[in-house]
Amino acid sequence: MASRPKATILDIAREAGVSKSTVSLVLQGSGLIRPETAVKVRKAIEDVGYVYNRGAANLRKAHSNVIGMVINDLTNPFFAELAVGMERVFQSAGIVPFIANTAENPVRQEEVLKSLMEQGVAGLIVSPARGTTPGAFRRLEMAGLPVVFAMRRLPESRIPVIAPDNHRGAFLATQHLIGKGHRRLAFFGGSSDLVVYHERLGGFREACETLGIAAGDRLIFEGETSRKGGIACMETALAMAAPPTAALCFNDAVAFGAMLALRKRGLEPGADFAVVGFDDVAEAEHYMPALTSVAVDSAGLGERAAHVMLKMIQSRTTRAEDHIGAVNLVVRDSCGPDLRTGMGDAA
Amino acid sequence: MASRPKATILDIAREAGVSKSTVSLVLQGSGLIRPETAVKVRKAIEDVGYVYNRGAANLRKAHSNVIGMVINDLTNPFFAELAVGMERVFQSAGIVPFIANTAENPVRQEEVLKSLMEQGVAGLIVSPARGTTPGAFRRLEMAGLPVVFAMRRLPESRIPVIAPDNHRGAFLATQHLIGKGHRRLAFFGGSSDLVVYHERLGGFREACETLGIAAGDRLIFEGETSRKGGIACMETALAMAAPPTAALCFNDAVAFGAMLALRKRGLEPGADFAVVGFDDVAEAEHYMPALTSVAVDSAGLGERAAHVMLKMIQSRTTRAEDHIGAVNLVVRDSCGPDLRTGMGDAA
DNA sequence: TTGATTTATTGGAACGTTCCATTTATAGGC
DNA sequence: GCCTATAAATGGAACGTTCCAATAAATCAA
Repeated sequence: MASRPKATILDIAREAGVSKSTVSLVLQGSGLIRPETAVKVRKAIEDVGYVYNRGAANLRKAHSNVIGMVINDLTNPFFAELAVGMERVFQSAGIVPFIANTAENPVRQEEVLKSLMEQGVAGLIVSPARGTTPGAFRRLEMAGLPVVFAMRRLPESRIPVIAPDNHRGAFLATQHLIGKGHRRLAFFGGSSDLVVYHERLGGFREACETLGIAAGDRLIFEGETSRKGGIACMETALAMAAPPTAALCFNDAVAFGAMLALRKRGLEPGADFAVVGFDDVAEAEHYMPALTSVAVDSAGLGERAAHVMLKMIQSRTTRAEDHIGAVNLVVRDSCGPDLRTGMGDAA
Repeated sequence: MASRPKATILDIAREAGVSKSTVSLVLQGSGLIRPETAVKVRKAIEDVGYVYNRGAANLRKAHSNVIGMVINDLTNPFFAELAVGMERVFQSAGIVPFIANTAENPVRQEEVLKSLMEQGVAGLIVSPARGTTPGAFRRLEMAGLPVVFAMRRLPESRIPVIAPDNHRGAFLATQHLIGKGHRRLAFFGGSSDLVVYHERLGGFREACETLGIAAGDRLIFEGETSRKGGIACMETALAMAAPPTAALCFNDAVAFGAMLALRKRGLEPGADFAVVGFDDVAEAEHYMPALTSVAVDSAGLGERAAHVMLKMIQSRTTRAEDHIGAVNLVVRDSCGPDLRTGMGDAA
């Protein structure tokens, strides 16, 4: 059954007793058509169960209305939020964004990018997978396709970037920790193949230097950017002879993991060890204890990225300015009371 | 700059000194081509920076290799997991799935479906938005497009469904609660425009009836399927003259909300009030207290849905059997100790 | 009435592929 | 050497649109 030969505008034309050109005009909502004719045509469209063939249309128009979003990890609510923000603005522009997940896999990313291009997308918003090679986007640039990076960037690339102010966020968080009286600080999670990592770590370092934390009292623990990674970091940190008393975590997932590891050791996050996260995912607010974290407004960044993309398409350019989004530290309970006036020195 | 006229297979043909047909054959990996010729052509492809135009190809082939996934809420990790499961199997079949989010909005869903169809997808996997009208998928059926529903279903529809055994899951959870000694039970969250809601509520009811809970001791609280909804449900429940002592929640988000509301009231989830969730998202395990929940293996269901879709496409049919996935109750700490032997009757 | 102007409609070429039917080249059998 | 069989490459028609240039119909000024 089913699968009868699909109806085309010629079928509609025959049904309505007009020419295919007229049908095409109606489809595009042209004002040149007499209203009664348009009505007649629209009825025929309905009757034959027509579905528009955008592929055929693009063959002539060379101007598709689909935009691809390539996301490195859809299961991370942080990136899902980003996608939702983008969708919001595309929707009101009558554009349907197609999302594809790369699962943090550069090979998969290559496939996805290729497929999207073949589909004839008008532009691409990408949060590149970790370990993406610098040349991965050369083909896109060659094709003159508008591309913007969101949240993440590549080491050296002329592609515009929409991202939060990672450096400042980390600086603020570290400053907060030091203000609480901590003198031996750790940075948990992330790895150096991510530009974001260097940015956040840079903010951490600068705050330490500026505020007089000795180099030997700044402990860096690389690790997975997940709960699991956070657990691992905390465990190795606590096993040290002179463990840190506070940690800035690469992201909230790591922070949750770190707090979990504390509990497992019988320590109370906040009181016995201060933890700060990054990203401020929805969960941070509801955790026990509520997580102090650097809020980055990912939906807002998504919207911004979408706007930039729209503008690039409209002005047929492949360049645009970077946009660094504001961040702010949301103080909750995971850093406990002030160490100097509070329950006295731990460690 | 950029945007020079895009290279076509004719440009490649000229560059390589062969005919367009030969290039086409090479592109399709035909064995009819002399290896040396193929090499020559492939070099030309590289040189001119060619990108395949799948739209043009589909015009003849009428057999695209893209599959659309329409998800009602991408920010819910539960659905994101589903998407990831599907992707896994499509990837190994050389198919790139495009994900689109409807944000639980039927109008948006209509647009998305339309756009995907116009794009010429080979099939659609859909988790329908709440409030979807029964006729929303008529057009797809008319077009003979393979469609499968995942996780959710529509009241009356012949479209195959891949979903967890909601009834049984709810039954098991309720049984667990009753086994713990609870005699006054609530069902929190969800609303009756969702088929899932009726399924889960049905399991709850059946368990209550079978195990001798009086009709007056089964309290139903409709509400949003979010943390917020859970908070609201718990608050109205606790305000009752004779409040329940345990609740089965529509999903984990509702359960988290319910526990939050308990804490706000100074009550301890588990000890003072038993809470069970549904879906068993990753977070459930790490929550304080760890949430007892009905695990549904969403990634597994995603894989199953993808397999069914692949089979439908291959056999050019629009029908397939439903598939009800196994569920199992994961007991953790949110139902506390046994009421009969434990801390005595609350409430 | 005639010609000019505006309003609606239309045919046909083009877009970049695929695929069938041919053609051309290469090899094999006698 | 010729005929046949096989291998490799090719031209042309189609696919479903858009859009330009052209036509047809209706309106208007004189």
